[in-house]
Amino acid sequence: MNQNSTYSISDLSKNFDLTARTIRFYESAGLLSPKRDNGKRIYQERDLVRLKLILRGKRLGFSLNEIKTTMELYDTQPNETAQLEYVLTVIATHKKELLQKQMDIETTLEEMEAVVKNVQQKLETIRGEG
Amino acid sequence: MNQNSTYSISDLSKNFDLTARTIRFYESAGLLSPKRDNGKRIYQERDLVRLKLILRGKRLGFSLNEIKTTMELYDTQPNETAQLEYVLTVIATHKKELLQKQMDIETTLEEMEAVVKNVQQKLETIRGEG
DNA sequence: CATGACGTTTACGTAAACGTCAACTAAAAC
DNA sequence: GTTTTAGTTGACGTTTACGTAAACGTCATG
Repeated sequence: MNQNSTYSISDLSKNFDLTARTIRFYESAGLLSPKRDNGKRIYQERDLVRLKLILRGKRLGFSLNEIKTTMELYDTQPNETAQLEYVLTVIATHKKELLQKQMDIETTLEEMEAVVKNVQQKLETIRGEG
Repeated sequence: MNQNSTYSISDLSKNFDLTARTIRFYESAGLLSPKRDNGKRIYQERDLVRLKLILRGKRLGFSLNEIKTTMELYDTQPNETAQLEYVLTVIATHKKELLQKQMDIETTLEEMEAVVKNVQQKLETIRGEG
């Protein structure tokens, strides 16, 4: 960690709670491409942004390959109409998936609430008896 | 498919768009336990409910082991105070995870919207020039 | 009774996402 | 000046979630 906002692999390891092995693996998978200083990896702000995107994608259950493809898609700035429209259709698909996940989460949260109420009632019953 | 609401493995395969192999695998992992008729698996309503839970869990990015543990936890009806309170703490943890996912999804949806606007502007520019 | 259609188990294969050494190098600290 | 410390590249191991045959049983139908 220094003033120029560049980071070593152990800096990232600590800040993102990942092993260095994992970070190198993400690089070998084409998800990161840090600069080098005498062989050593030097990470900059844009690498941090990418790493955050990777971790968010993982939390949402996407594979590294999906994350890579998506980042590339969102990153590239095509100039042809066909390509731009293709980007829009892919994003629309991703949006549907995310909306499905939102619904799944809400359903799950509701079911959890039902279980919680059930358990709490049982607890009260026990305490009433005791 | 018959009147008694029992289903064969191929019924499930069709209705849930899974291979029979996958359904058997879920059973071997302890996630399903259908009855048998002369060796053949017979699925009932409660099996369908479980299968829906499995698929929803998978869509949310949980492993089969996590799904199994969760289903067992929510299923069992412990009678001891300590156990009941334990259930509540685990559910609280799961709830936090889901709320995190909700936030991740909303952030991602917002970023997607930004990309969409960007792409749409590019398209308009191109069409204005053309 | 043979022939599908549908089912079974057993077993090996595979892709993804790392973990875990091993063997080496370069810079820093004592 | 050597010993830590931090980093590097293989290479092999592991777990998860199935796919893919192989070899066989059962049942309805012509």
